[in-house]
Amino acid sequence: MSSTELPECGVARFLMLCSGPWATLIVRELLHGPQRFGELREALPGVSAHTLTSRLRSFEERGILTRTAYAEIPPRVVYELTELGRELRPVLDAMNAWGSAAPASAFTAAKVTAPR
Amino acid sequence: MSSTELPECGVARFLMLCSGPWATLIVRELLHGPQRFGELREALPGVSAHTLTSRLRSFEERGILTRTAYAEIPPRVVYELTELGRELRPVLDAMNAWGSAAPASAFTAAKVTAPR
DNA sequence: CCGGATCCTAAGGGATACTG
DNA sequence: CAGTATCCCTTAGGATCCGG
Repeated sequence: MSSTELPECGVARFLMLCSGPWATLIVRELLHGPQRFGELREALPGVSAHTLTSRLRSFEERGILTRTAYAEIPPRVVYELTELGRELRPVLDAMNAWGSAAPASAFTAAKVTAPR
Repeated sequence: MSSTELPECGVARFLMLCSGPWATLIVRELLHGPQRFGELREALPGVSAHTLTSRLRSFEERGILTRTAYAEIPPRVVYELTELGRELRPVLDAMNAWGSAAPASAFTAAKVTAPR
């Protein structure tokens, strides 16, 4: 996938960033404000620690968010979107608007042939 | 990802539809108007026929676009977005706006340790 | 509490060859 | 021209164990 050379355009750049479903959903959660690792896990039912860590690291490297670790017992790590990350809000809003208005048949893989 | 249960929200619904990078880019091309199979291949440098067919079929099943085949010699097949598909324009526009304004460091993989 | 390490599966995607 | 069939690779993501 990544070995494939995508066309160079704004859309493709976004797609390189949000390469999986969880990546996008993590951004969505952080748009609500800075959150801890555990808070993100609870806010995203079904996500594994592995995936969450992987996506957060990737975002951090790309300057989408900042990672702040407090050397306490117990440890506390807070993730917060950067200005660049917060600028993703319009994209998420547009996605949400479409998904909320679309009929179920648009996102269920069922090969249902509508009665006509 | 198939067994992965994503949260139920508008964003997740969009992500189920555009499960790969090419899927989104195909929609972007069709927003310019109805296009033939060959036209899409040329407009999307690097895409394979396999992927193009696969994504187009998926979109057709979900009612995002219509497939019209003309029984001619040579064959001609035209793909056109439905009303539901055209409603994806705001999403693509938002992605493009972000990608166009983002610095290169945001979408180029920042390799921590580059062995080689 | 926050992950890193390891192993595993599933699905997108490419290459090639071939067909209606 | 517009696919289809087959094989293979890559990567997102899950499960489990273990370290700081």
